[in-house]
Amino acid sequence: MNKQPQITNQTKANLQEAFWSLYTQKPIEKISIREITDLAGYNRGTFYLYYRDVYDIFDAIKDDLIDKLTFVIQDTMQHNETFDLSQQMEFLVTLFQTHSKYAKVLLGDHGDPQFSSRIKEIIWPILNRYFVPSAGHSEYEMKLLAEFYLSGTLAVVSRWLQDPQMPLEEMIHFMVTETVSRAPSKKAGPL
Amino acid sequence: MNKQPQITNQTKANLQEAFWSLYTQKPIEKISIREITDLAGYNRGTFYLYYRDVYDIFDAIKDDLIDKLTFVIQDTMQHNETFDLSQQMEFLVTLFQTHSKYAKVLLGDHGDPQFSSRIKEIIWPILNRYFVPSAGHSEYEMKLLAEFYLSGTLAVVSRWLQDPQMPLEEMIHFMVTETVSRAPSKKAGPL
DNA sequence: TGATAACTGAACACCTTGTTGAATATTTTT
DNA sequence: AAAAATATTCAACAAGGTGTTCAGTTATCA
Repeated sequence: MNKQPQITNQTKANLQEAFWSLYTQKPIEKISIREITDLAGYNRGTFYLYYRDVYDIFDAIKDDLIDKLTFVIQDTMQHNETFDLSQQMEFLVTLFQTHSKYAKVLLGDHGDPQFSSRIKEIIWPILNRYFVPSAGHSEYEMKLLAEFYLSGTLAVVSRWLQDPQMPLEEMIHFMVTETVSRAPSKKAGPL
Repeated sequence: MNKQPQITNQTKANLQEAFWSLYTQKPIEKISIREITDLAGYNRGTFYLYYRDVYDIFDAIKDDLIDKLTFVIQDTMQHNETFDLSQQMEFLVTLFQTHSKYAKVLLGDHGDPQFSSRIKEIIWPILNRYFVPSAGHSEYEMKLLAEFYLSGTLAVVSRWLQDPQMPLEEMIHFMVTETVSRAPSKKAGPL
């Protein structure tokens, strides 16, 4: 039915933009649709042409980010046959950096743990290639290990995004050598 | 003004109980005060005698947990002069276990990242005693390291709470030897 | 029994929600 | 330029939540 996708996409983008500007200021449950449409310069009814409710527009933003991340991961897993963890991390964090406007908030103190969970699931294959597969560890123990290193990594990246006091490469090098490379790994030393 | 603190405390507890039973079922923003008071068997007005709004009662529950945790930490830091990380962790996780009804949810996918942040702040002194203080690391790097190990640890504990497939002591031993003890530490080997 | 505290019940004005249907504006097609 | 399709507006709606008030009821305790 959408014969003018550019127009409706622009409208959606404007609404998302307005929503996000409010979301950075206050929790989602205090954001009304009237506020969003007023800020974006639309009629309240227009919102309902594209989204069900406030959570729908929030999900749209998150799904969009997840999609982009999934794409980058699949790409880096295919074309990068080496086990260079640092380089793969660099691709990832660069993407976060590109969308840091969203990532900063979603991964932060007022963010969404479910979003973090989804990110961890997506990133897991990369770390998993590096970890030793069930060598002496039960499946449950591997789950715990994964949880540890994924959460730790994501938390560091999140904090660095909030306050990047060192260059991207340096941060990644620091993290890999000081934390991840000390995990039970396929290779002994740092990568 | 409270001449019968037992009564009002019981009322507060009943309201909190009702709120929590709803909170485990749906997001906080869809919980109305009418629902809470109906479930607890009170008049809607009674709620406003004790809490400002739904977030106020939520905060009360969280603050209560934080207080208990803070107390345990201060206690374990004073009376336990040894650097036995495992034992201190055991005290902590036992407390989580006692209040697992709340901890499970608050630390989980539908939980509150701000609560996790507060927990990490409180736990930090314990890990900090074990970590090497700024030996070759800048203050910023120490922050990142802290973030990594705190988030990792909390995530593992959270996952174990959701699905405790091994005994408490075993989980802690596993985590300490496989993860935390590999961090830049004051002692070389596992504790 | 009488005083005090805890709780109820009803009403209030105000705001948000999601939905409608008809009107208008803007673009695309012919 | 006229016609057709699409995008957006506008006003109204019932339903329901919010936080507050105040007079009335019930329970507790001394």
